[in-house]
Amino acid sequence: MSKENIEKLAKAYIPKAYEDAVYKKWEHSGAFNSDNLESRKGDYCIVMPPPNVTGTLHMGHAGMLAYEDIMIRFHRMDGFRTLWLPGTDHAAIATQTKVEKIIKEDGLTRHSLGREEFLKKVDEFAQKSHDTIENQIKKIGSSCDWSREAFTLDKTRNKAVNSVFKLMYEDGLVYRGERVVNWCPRCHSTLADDEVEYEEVTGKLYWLKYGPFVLATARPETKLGDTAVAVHPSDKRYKEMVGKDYEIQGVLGKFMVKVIADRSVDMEFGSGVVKVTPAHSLIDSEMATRHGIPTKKIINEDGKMMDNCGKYAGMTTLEAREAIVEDMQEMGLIDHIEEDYKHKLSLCYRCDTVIEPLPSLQWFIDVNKKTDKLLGKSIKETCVDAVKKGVFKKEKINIIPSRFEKNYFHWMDNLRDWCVSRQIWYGHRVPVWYKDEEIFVGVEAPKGEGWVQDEDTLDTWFSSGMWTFSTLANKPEQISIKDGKLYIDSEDFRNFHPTAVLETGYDILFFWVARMIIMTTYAINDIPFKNVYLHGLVLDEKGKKMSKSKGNVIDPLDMIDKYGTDATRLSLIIGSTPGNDMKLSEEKIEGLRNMVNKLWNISRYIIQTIGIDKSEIKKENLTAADQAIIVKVQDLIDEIKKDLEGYRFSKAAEYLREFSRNDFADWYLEITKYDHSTEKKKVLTLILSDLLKLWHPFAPFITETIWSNFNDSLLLTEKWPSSKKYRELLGHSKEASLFGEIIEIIKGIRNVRAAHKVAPDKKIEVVIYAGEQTEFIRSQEHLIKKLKTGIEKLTITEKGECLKNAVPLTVGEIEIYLPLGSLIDSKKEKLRLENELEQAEEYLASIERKLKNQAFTKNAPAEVIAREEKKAASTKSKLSKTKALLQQLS
RNA sequence: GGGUCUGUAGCUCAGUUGGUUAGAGCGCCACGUUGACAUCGUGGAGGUCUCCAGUUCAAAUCUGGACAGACCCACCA
Repeated sequence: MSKENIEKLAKAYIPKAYEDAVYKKWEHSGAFNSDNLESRKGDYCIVMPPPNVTGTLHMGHAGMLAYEDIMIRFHRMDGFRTLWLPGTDHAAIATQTKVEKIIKEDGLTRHSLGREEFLKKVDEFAQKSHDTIENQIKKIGSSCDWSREAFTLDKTRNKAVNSVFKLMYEDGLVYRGERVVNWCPRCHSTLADDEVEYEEVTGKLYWLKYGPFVLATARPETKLGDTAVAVHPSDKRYKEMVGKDYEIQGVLGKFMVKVIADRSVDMEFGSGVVKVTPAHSLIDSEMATRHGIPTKKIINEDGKMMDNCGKYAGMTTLEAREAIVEDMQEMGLIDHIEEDYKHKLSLCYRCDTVIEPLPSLQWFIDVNKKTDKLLGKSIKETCVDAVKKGVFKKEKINIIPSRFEKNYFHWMDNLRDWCVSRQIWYGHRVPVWYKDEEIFVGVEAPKGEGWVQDEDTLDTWFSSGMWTFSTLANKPEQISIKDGKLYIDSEDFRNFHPTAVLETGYDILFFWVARMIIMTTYAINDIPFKNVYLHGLVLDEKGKKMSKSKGNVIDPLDMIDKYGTDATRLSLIIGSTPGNDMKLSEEKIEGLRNMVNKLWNISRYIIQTIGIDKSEIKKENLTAADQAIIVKVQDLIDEIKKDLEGYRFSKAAEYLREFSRNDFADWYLEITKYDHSTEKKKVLTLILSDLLKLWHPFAPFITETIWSNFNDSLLLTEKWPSSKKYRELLGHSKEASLFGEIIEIIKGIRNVRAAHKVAPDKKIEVVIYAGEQTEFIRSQEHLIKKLKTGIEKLTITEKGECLKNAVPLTVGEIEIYLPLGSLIDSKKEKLRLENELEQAEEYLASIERKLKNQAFTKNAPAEVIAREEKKAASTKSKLSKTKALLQQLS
């Protein structure tokens, strides 16, 4: 240990002084790269959920990275060849929208720029955003393999996307059709069903005079597109009218509608009659298909009334609504208007614009068609099986927490054909080319003249659905189609797929996790991952979502700057359970900074005050305290491993905190100041080393920094501690278990001193009757005297008389007296004893009631009964002692 | 309308398959310069585990119901 190193250990840990250098050291070591790791226990891979290249990372990302880094670091140390594959997501609509906003400031639009120029701008933006994100990921300490970084829109991923699209087309799973879709007039694009959000609003409900009917509608302007009227088949009121045609007076003249009977009509709502506008309502469109009703489109892609709407043409739907209602009122076509009608508006999840359902020619994935590729099953069925019982000879995908499996099944069961084409420019272009009546679907553009590629791009989830396997291809050439299947010819793919865990937020279970299962089972007949670990949302301290507009955002980089990465990471792990949201406050991070600093000082004490000694521990020289701490470490190692393997990260970190502060610092370290063990240097070196290893996945920076002070190696690649080593060193130790009583005795004495307000510098006398353990307790006399008990004279004998004017204490069978004499407040002491007596009596009574209960003694397991009997016995002896003491007092 | 989750100390949460006189962190109160640490230490107060009923020898834990809150899905024209 050089002097230089000692000087490095400042009084408090300053994260900023070390973090960046430590990360560089890790990177240069090559240990993030799986090529440099051995596969002693197997391969372990996590592909990082790619952050959107729209901006910067938030606390949610920081938490995600912390979880994944913990899993990766633990498995790396535990002997797995680990690969954590980083990447970013092009996030089609989100990114395009953002760039459109930016260029708008210069008075530009994407149309004024043209496709090519606009995409250049988006790429520039994406690149800049990507660099920021990469830096942030590093700041958080993520031990991912940057040499394999992927982007959802790069060449390799494009090859995968085009190939899978082609395969699906050939299998008839992808088709083009004119269907009513969710249309965002602002984004000018379709949206998938689950990209639509709902907001409750209070509007008006218009009751229209509609031929022979009166019916209610919230959207009178759609009357221009009505082609039918529907009633419920069992509605007696309208039975006679079903199947007949009626002439309806409209604002633009008369038109005919047919009356149809359909089960989807709610008899309770309104008058039980609903006007059918097949072009602008999903439900209506389905009804129209069932009954062969024609479709009349009246609203265009800008959300405006079309030319076939007479004088209303060119108005927005809202303007048209007002105008039409006014006209209808004049014509006497409105029965009445309900003012307080609560209903939900469909909004675009990206820009909150009201969705306009309209018919559009789009590409869809058929989720119900059975296909040979999936052994005669449909996408839907396969994806349900993958989580229910396993597919393709793989075990079922395990979702943590398991309750989300129910949500998954429910979503899958109700899944409709997935619209995958988007009318935006940024994204994977639909790999379809047209020439007159011909259509070509392929990985590359067809040869020959006159082919024009489809203008649309693919839903961003189409490409991110392939993320686990597309990222394991290192270059486009490794992806090919053979025998109607997708082949990935790479070492990484063979080694690491299916991946071990997908760690992500529960909020994208449907958006992403389900899509990955869809794409992977179809494309490569495999599951994408064996486990799914779902974390919750990071909320502010009041439980509200963090958002810029609310001003309640806690920025991870600010916190890292202020309190260090380790503290920030811990704040996101501790107190968080899978699938549940967590509240975060700056105070919490500050508290964990204190914990991290404690670890620093523990190490500082051992390294510079005690000194490092890596030589072998001689068992025969171990003191009772040494043995006790060794047993504790042994249990700690077992517990941490069990918790990490069981995804109980918070529990593991809490266990570590508890051990480090309480068992190790407050007790053992204090003990070493007075316990003259010849082995203490060695024991402390061993425990510190293993403690740093156990902490490392959670707090990588500080542990590596401390480690470098007494080791030449990198902690990052050290072997995970084994409890076996401790077990072999110690074997069964009676002294270790007895040592707990020494701690109890010391605590008891401190407690009495505090209760009787004995001044801290006042020395006292203590008498202990230790019975069978006299010899052992005597051997620990020095500790009892020194550890903040302020004892001047300590007498330890086997037994003796009840002392007068003394405060009594019991620890198991051991009796302790503190003859404090005049320091004792006898009134208070009497009260305390009476209280104790009462409690003990109640307690004993409850145990005896139990023991007398035959049903209990008959049914309860023997060990439970034995425990109760033991409790009864010790309470009895305590009772009699307390009674004796009380008598003495009075 | 269908579903999921949550309700334990002032606050944030643990409590694995039913058997602990119910735990931690923060906060609070009292005290403290004892070989690293005031970003610290010692001690303490504080809970009828939301309520009701049931199963059981035994319930914070299992079942049913009520109340309160969060979220997801569907969607009514």
